[in-house]
Amino acid sequence: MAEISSDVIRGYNDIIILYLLLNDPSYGYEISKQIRTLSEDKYIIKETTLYSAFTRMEKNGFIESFVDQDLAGGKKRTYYRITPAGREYYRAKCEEWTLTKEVIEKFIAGEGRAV
Amino acid sequence: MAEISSDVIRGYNDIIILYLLLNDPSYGYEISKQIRTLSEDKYIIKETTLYSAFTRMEKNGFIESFVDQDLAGGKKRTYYRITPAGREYYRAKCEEWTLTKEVIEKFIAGEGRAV
DNA sequence: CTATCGTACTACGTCTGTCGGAGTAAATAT
DNA sequence: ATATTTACTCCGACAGACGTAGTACGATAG
Repeated sequence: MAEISSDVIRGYNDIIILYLLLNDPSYGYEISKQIRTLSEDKYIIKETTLYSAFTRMEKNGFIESFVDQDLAGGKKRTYYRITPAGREYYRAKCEEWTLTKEVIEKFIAGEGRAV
Repeated sequence: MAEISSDVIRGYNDIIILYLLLNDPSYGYEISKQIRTLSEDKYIIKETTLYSAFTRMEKNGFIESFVDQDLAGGKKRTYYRITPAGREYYRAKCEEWTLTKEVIEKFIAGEGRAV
């Protein structure tokens, strides 16, 4: 199967993550599994990519973190919640996607176009 | 109008350029104008991005350059021609695009999906 | 009872493509 | 005479993704 390269997905990790936070807060490990599942194993985000995206987006005010201390064994887990600014950013990025898709497809070998 | 950000287009400049070389050799300035025209001013590639893409792709064997010395005033112009490897690369990238598009759209607010 | 697997991260350094800014230089338009 | 267009080149900076490694605990398998 063709692989999705990092340069191709670059710029979309943010909205992929935000999408999974739209309804409920979530945390790294779960989001990573959801991306894998929802993409039908076509995209497996790297841990470092995911966690550095969290840091960046929190810095930008698109998400907020809170820690659940009460897990069994004293373990803790960091949850992220989307902010209104994050929601707005997500919306803007979705629009940008539509535009970008249209542009790129003008340069893609489509049906009936010789390559 | 929404702007196409560099992170979003990243990874696609190569195929945009190769697309414009599929039928005939061309050169930087012309390709840059074609991208602008074909995208209806939605995407204006930066000169540095374009020329560094040429260098990279020639190094990778996807394009070959040759110089036209016979322009008026002794000016020269560097043309690029797509190689068979470049054509193959283009085809592969187009397939990757299709896959990537499908994946990303699972995380995009579509019709009837609340955001 | 030991080892591996799954969970849930963090840290650090590297790589690559894109970008900003500047510069060159001839041809053409005003 | 001057500005704009054509056609590049060089350099350094930046940001996002990646590779590698490490931590630490619980559950399950052998």
